[in-house]
Amino acid sequence: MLPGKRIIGISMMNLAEENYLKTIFNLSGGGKKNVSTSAISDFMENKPSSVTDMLKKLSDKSLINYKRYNGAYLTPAGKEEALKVIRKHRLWELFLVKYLAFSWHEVHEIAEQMEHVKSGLLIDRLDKFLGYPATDPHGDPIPGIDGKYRLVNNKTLEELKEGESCVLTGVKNSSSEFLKYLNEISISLNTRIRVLKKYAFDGSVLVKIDEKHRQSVSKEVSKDLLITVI
Amino acid sequence: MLPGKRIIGISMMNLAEENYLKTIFNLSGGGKKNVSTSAISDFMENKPSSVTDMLKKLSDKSLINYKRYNGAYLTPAGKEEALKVIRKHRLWELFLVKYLAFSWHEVHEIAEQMEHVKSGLLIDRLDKFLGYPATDPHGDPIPGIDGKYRLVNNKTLEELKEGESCVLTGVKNSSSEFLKYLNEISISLNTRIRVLKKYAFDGSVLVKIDEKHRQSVSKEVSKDLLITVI
DNA sequence: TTTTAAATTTAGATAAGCCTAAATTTATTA
DNA sequence: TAATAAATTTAGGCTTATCTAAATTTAAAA
Repeated sequence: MLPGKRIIGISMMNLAEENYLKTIFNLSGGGKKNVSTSAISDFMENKPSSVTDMLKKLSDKSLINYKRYNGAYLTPAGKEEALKVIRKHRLWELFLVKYLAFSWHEVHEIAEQMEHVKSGLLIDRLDKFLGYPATDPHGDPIPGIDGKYRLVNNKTLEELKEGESCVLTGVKNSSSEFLKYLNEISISLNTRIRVLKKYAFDGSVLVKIDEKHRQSVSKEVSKDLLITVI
Repeated sequence: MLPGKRIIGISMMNLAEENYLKTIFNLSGGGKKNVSTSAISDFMENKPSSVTDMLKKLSDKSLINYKRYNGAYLTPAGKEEALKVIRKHRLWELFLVKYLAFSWHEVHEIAEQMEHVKSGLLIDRLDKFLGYPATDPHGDPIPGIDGKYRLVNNKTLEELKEGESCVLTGVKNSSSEFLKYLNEISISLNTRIRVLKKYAFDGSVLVKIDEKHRQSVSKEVSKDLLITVI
């Protein structure tokens, strides 16, 4: 009944740090580019001055390279940390969809909390339990123990020519609103999509979904749909 | 790829509060008795002055009844909160043992973190996924959505007479050390135990485990083994 | 019952992560 | 290039949950 170890609560001392690293990773497209203070501030919905404080802290810890007035990018150590958090986030998202009957637009907020649970063993066991999956419910690649992606999506629906067919393998935009829109037009992961017609005047595409429904999608939407040509 | 909602990190604003409520619940044996400042301080391994601060805060929120120099006990609202946290803790512990191959002595620390993830839907789905279990891996009862236990263990091995048999249904002490000791002497949940002899001079008990091994257990240990007579 | 010891509370300080307002640097435009 | 605008940083504060040290209250012992 009474647990012996007095492990009360999460250390959580670097919850904020983890969120900054993850944000920098995402905004820099995988740790490559420089990310500005205001980009981080906009994304995290906090003040630029708060961002500056944290950038200094992360820089002191050698997790980012930071030059005043010039943004930051991840060091190898910072990238490793970020990938660990992303790995946890995506594995938990998949667990929620696969075993707890959540829909792909509902899992982000919960995974955002679960990703901070500290236990390497836990996440490796979860990975095994899920069958070492390559992608999360949004088609985003899941980093392995080694931090390497098992699969990469790069082609979008926008790049397809008339007559070509593909399968949806991911989305670039995982917002709840966007995912719900896709639900409404019957598009989900592994859905087959055939390009019937492309309209030059607005870049929109007329597609056939699973050989059943016709649907027009805007250029903006087509750019956010990651696909594999078949 | 980029999640739309800017839900970065756990609110966690009442992580500390949750831990105090849980501690008060446990130390008061389910919210009944008064708990002293020093008892909380000892258990949480922090200073009495810190406890006093928090007791005032919880009292202001009507989660506990607190009288200066006189300890505290949970209000109905506080008890409800505590039970929610305990429910989450125990369900996650069971998940870890049942699906991720953890042993009963390894799950406390991880569940200590998972219990703070906020989502009523999540925990209810987990409950369903686990088959609405009555007890956790230590035999502790799991509160339902309504906060009511599905089962209560109250008899201990110490109360058994010579010749009687029982099944282990819980442990009063969930410390990693104690659980590892039980592993060593081949006692786990649902293990059958028969009392061969009781020694008056030290209160120790000679038992037969699963009709296979003989083992002597001290009075202290026998008091921490919750059982059902068969 | 008085004295001493133990428990508890108060007062004031600290660190993390955020904030506002002002100052500084960089970028843009005239 | 100089003036203006935008981005960024600095300086100083706030809140939460902790701490130490001192003061107070309760409990125990003489």
